[in-house]
Amino acid sequence: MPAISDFFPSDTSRSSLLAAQRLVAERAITEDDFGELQLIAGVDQSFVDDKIISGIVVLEYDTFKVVERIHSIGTVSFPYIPTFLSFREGQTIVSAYEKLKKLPDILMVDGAGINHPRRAGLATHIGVTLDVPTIGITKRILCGTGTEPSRAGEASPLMYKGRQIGWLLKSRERSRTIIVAPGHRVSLNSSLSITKACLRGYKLPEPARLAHEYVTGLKKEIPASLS
DNA sequence: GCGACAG
DNA sequence: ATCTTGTCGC
Repeated sequence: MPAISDFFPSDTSRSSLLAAQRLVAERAITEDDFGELQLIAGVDQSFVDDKIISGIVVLEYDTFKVVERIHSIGTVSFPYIPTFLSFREGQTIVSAYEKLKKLPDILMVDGAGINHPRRAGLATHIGVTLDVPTIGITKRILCGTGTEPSRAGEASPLMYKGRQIGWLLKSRERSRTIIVAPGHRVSLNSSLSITKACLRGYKLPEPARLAHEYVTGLKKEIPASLS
């Protein structure tokens, strides 16, 4: 059984980080493995100086009623490097998750899932570390190619090295396409159907939208809690 | 060697 | 992600 330090090594040399991602990718499951969807949560981060705020909003899958909001604040200790985002935002998400009283059946994370060069995007990294089902949502492609859907509600495969790694989804008219992909314990088909079921007329699915709104609003409360 | 590149 | 006003379009 890997320990959390295996997924988030203190040694941040490139080789060490690649080893951690290899471990994540090896353990990532892209088959459905979750119970009846009752609670779903959105996860997002915002920054204030050298502080990172990770927030989680839990809502009822059917009614979209928010049942819990929690957050955790950490200090930025790693730069943003494409394909290594997990090492910048991961630990704070784990800390926030550990505060939850209501455990969601699925976590919708703002980041890539298996649609990552080494199949170790943030959503997958978090999913494997906590061993919880996750879906990754991004606004831009990290890797892979696909045809842009033209109509709202339409989706097309995101391909990489000859295999599908996610979807390009036109969530709304006049909104840029968003990218959906399995993180952990969720199949390609389910990642799409669940995400579509969470659309409420906005570009982002409700869990992700509410999480973003939450952490953005928290920014103006953080400076006060420091002075 | 030259780009591309989640948040 | 973040810095930022007004402004164009539904």
